[in-house]
Amino acid sequence: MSHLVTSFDVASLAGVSQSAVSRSFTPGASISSQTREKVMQAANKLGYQPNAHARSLITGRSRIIGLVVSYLDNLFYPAVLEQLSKRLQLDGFHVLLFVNDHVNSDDMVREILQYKVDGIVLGATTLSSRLAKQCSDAQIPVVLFNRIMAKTHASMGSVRSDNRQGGYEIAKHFLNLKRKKIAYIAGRIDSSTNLDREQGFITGLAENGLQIFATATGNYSYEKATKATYALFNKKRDRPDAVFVASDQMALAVMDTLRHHLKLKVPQDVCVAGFDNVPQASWPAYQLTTYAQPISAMVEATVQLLQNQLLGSATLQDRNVLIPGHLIIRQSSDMRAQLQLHSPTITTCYNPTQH
Amino acid sequence: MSHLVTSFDVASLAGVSQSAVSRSFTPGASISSQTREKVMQAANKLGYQPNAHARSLITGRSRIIGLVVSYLDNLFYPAVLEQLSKRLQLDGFHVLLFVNDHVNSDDMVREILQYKVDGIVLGATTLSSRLAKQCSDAQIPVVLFNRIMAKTHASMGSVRSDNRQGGYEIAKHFLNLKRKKIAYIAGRIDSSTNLDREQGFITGLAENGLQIFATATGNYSYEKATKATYALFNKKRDRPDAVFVASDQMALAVMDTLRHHLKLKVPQDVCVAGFDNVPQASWPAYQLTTYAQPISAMVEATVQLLQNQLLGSATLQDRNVLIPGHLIIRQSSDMRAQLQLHSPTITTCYNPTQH
DNA sequence: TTGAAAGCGCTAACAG
DNA sequence: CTGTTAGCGCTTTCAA
Repeated sequence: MSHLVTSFDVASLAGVSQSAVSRSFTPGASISSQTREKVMQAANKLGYQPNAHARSLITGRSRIIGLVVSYLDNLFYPAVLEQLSKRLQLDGFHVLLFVNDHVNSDDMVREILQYKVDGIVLGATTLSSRLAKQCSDAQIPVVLFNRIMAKTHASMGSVRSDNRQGGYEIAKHFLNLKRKKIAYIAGRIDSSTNLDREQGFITGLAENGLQIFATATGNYSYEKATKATYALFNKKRDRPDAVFVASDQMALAVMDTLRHHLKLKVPQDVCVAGFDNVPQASWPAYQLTTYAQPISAMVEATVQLLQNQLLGSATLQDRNVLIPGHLIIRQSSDMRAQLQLHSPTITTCYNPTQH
Repeated sequence: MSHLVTSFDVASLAGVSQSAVSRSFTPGASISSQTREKVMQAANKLGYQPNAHARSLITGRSRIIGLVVSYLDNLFYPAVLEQLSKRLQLDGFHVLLFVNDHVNSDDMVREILQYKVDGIVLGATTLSSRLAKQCSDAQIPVVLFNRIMAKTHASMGSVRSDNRQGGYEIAKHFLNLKRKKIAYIAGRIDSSTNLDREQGFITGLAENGLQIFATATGNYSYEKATKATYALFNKKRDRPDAVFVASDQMALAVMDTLRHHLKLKVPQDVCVAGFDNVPQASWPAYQLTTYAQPISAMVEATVQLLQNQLLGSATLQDRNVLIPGHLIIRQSSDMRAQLQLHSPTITTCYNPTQH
């Protein structure tokens, strides 16, 4: 194993000091272009790249953001991951990934803390409040992505789409379609996203004197949603005529089960609506009505929040960001909706009379 | 901003030396349980966690693995990412994510090098040979995940499933079904996975005196695959009666287009087969015949390869691992196949068949 | 088993 | 603009 190339080596070869090398690699540092040129030539010759860890020791910044997720099969989160990582790279930050299996969570937090990350994004996971607090206590900015917590702590913010509004609009949409027996399939019942979506949905129905006709829990998983669908629809009487499913991932399972196992027609027998607007929702096999979460806006807000907190310039009001989404009506609820070619995150063509 | 807690602080509070603190946090270091106890108490009181960057400076190991991907919408890679990250965490490594947009690749490589990662996994990306070589030259173990390179360099290995065999078995499967006009929809035409799958497919057909009837390119994307399907099937005569699609992601697009836009029946009019066995392939809406890539075996091999190269104990023969996959026959090609409930990616046991 | 001391590779403060 | 110096937080000899 050959000696690792250091700034000392480069300095020697270039005939300058280590400081000159350091400055050459620091944008905006005061250094003459000739010196820099000499340094860069030597650096290239030796294949030198500054050591980010050594740098972080001095600067107190690692330029690493810890991202905690617990699963990536939900179709929505891979897109978030990709966009967040790309966006952070633009600012010279990088994502260190932590997959939370909910069993070694304590170890995981310990490891995050060891890497002295400049910030933490908690997405698609339910890290306990205790652990989230631990991170927050360590002076690290924490952003809850698409979830909120009962007790928010110092240096903790949240970004989410307007889940209540989404549930509300879908309720109104079903009512426009004259549906009366309207069911709800929940995600993780204790998650804030689920609660908000359900609350908005209930509110929308209540404004027209309706209540949720039946409920089941799908836990944000395809398999569980399949079972939930059986529970709600595998009978002749008192079958719902519309169902709002708390995520697209589950809604696809619902459509599959209704059509292929229970031989029901969507939307004629049952209207289905989901939440997220994952790419699959617009595929011809599904054409799923859904409330779109604007990923890039959410990512942007996340990055802003992290950077504000790094600079300590976030007021308390700014700490909880709510991004508006929008309803996309497709054929899983309304036959009149145009069959669309696959067009990710484009707004609806067909816009019915809203409530 | 409060002072960052260091081993010095802990040492002071515990009334021991910094070395003692260090040893307390080093498994297997020679330290008495009483001293350790004192240290741990002080550490807990102060919320101390050792600084991984400072440690890496001494040990020369960052315990970070760089993972380079260019997109995560291909359904197969999120699963890889999740499993790889989980597996590495088991050994105390972590994944630093780099999303390659193919425009700032040079900067990206520079950044990878700055983090002094202990290894690099190149998955779902086509980092140029030049850049891959640059990483390899920096003495960093590189594993090509699901791709190979014309010229392999020192400290570079590869892991892939048996793409040729997969193509071969799908050809044989179509021939069993008495199909004669057999088409191929390619992924990225310059990718090694695509070439291998195509080669195996051609070989299988050739053994029965057949050639590929028609070809189009889908570039591993849903949209391009849709267009490719039109190109091959949007006509009355000389329409293929079977099509092998180089990835499931594209195959789902093909099925959607055949059924919903071209009004053709799958499998009666056209048999479809894909590659990967993503979760969606087993969903009732598709029931896609496919060649399963055993993700966990591939991940395990990747980790082994990285660690072997870290220890410098890899012989040249071990450097290129080929993992066998297996054909899964579903209703997109054969009506007689049983309708399956969704069964997520089952993997074969790890069997390091080398060549 | 323990502590003192040296130094990993780098940047920042200070002179010049 | 440039070099010298100190030290970031840690591990690792080396003595004791």
